[in-house]
Amino acid sequence: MKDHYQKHVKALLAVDCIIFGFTQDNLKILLIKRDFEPEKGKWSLMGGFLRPDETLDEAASRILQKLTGLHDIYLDQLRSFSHPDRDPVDRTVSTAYYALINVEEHNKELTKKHSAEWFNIQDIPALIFDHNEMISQAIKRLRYKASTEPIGFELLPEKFTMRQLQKLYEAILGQELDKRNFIKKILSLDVLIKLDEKDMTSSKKGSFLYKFDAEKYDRFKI
Amino acid sequence: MKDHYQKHVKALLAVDCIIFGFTQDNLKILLIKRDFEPEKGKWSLMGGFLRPDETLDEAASRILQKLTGLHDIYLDQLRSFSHPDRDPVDRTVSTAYYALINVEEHNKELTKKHSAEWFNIQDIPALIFDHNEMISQAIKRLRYKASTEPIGFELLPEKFTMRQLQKLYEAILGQELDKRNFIKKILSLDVLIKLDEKDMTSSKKGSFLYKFDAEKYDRFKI
DNA sequence: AATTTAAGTGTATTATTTACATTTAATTAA
DNA sequence: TTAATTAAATGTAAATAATACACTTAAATT
Repeated sequence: MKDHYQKHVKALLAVDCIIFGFTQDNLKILLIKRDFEPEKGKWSLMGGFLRPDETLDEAASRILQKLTGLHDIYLDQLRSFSHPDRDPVDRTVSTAYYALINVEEHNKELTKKHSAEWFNIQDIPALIFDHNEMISQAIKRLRYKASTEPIGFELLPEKFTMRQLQKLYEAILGQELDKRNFIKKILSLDVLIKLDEKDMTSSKKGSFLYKFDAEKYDRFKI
Repeated sequence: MKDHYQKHVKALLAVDCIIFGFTQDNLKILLIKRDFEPEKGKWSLMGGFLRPDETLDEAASRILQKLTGLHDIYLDQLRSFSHPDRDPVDRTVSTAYYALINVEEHNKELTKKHSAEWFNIQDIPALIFDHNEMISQAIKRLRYKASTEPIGFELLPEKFTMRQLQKLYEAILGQELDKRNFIKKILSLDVLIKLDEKDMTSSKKGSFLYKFDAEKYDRFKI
């Protein structure tokens, strides 16, 4: 009987995206300056509302694309946040997603249009609602992920040096790693292809570039 | 401006609970026979709708208590399921939680009242909506959890034998384990207290009972 | 006293992780 | 042209963790 349903409240369904990027040896998150009430002018995660004909995954994907121009991006559902008062305007349950993007590839005009900026994860400002909590959980999740499977394919440019990869891991894990042990470990995973090319920007000697072997990388996906 | 909100659809917010228990060396899930439409008479997870004044966590807790009489139970949010057509009556987003309970402690009259029954995880029947998918993801998550932190405090009776603990791990991981290696490993985690008492029901010699050291166990919580 | 049953126990091997310092290739400056 | 500079590249020993594997023991039953 429909009654069983109708006595229950409905709520707005939102999606918020924690967009991770990696530049200048730092793990960063893309935040926007809100251009609408409530909390207009404050920093927040990029978000939006669920549409009648889409899943939450699709909504997250759409919202990510709206801000970055990117599609087919790594996106993972973090969890749903549901405190009755989290949004002062109306009861809204928000499902947080985290995305890993290659900073070089995103559409900078789009992010500029949304007044978006990259923040080091150590320097996240006070955000609206429960967005700081969302970020904190996303970082935790990313750390966990990095310790159990290879990561970086999504965050690094196509070709990268060992040093870049190590710096990425150090930024995610929040700790320094031994260079020799790191290389030994990452090579043992057998997901990298060493190229004949060198990156000459970082040293006189130059350092070899690597790329990920997509098939071998995917074996690790849980 | 409120407009930014009002043009968006609202949906019903549901919670579904994957309730794990362990009896007769088997990992089981508690399912109910639905006593209301749609899909009345079919097996399903225990669920309910979010109330205006509670969080999803609280709703899951309330729903779990309604069925089992238990409170202060281990509950973890799995993820939200949002396919537009997942519930034929009305757009409903459901957030799945999994719970670990001690089967001996739940209120059997309550479960009987809800026509609830325990099913081995190998023998889950066809369920309504996307509930089979929820279970499949919950088992995956439980396996992952079991491989990274001690588990069992919530699923076993207060006092248990090494054999029971091993059988629990075998049921969760879906594979047999070597007795000596298992004991070595679990003792090295330093979360067990060996009691002077023996369980005499399983053998002539009897086997020592253990209990968990709650404080040491909690160190492993992520 | 012999048999039965599950509990309880140890060691050797292999794999993984950790700690740690020097050499090399190329450019720049003297 | 030689020396100095810079980051890249490389290996080994020790410690820890994971795996494979089989016999002895305690108590009850026959």
